[in-house]
Amino acid sequence: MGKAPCCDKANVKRGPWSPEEDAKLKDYIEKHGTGGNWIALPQKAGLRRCGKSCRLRWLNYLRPNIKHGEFSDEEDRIIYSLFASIGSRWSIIAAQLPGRTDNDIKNYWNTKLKKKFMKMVPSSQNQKKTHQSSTYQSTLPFQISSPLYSSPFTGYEPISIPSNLLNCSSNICGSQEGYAGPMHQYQVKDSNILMFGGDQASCSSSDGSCSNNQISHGREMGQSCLYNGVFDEENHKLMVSSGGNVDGYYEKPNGFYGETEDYNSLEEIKQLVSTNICNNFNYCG
DNA sequence: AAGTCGGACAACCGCGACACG
DNA sequence: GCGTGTCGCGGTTGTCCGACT
Repeated sequence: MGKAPCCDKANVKRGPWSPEEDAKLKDYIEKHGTGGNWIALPQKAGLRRCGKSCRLRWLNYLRPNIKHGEFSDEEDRIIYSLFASIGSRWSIIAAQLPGRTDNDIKNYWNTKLKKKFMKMVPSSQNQKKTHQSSTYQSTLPFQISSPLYSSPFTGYEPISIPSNLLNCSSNICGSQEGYAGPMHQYQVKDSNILMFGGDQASCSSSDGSCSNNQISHGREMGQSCLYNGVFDEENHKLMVSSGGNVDGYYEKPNGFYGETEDYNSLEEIKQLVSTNICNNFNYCG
């Protein structure tokens, strides 16, 4: 017994959207909203489309403030950072990039950034194969640093941090399927980029109850269960992001904290990160 | 000019999570 | 507690189009 299809596939149009369909959908949603029911929407809007298709079209293309076109270096860096720490959680990554959709970022990663990244990672390490079972893991040139995947990804050099700071015990932070997730810090070999971060699974429960004070250099970031950062030693900039909580709620429109803070060295950042990991754990739970 | 290839992007599919009766 | 409907996400596929032969 399979699941009932979301719509009658024989009677819905598929394939590319015409300008007329776009106009109908946009017009309807602007006037009436989605009504919280995408399945019923196409009929009401006079469209012969599947509700899911309408939703996708709206979210990825018709919605106001959608940004199309080239990704900036800054956006690249944010994507690298977040991908390094949380993997292919495109919706979370998209939430950090105003105007970008998860589909956009996913496509951009698959077609461009992944290759760019491969060039950045030493070739000998590119050749290492991973045998982890995750579907997407096997398609990538490195292993994911997400705590869901226990080993650090290739091409990133773990920074030595006392083990008692690296392990977020489940009784403090909650866990997903009993997993106690570590924090991760990596320095990209032969580059000046330091990445660090945790996974929401590592420090949140399904009800999003975890409360962290983020690495913020004296700035309180409020509640969030995911934090990541990139330090660009060349430009002495630290970027810290809040990856949002389980509900997908983000405190700031751009979801970014501590952006462009000035720091003198990688060592300073390492110190800061270590210190704040400790503090975070004190606040956790 | 025609055919082929590959990149970019749009759209679809399947599944898990969630809400609600 | 269970079944059903819907949403949202991530992976995959399809299509278009420009570059190249």
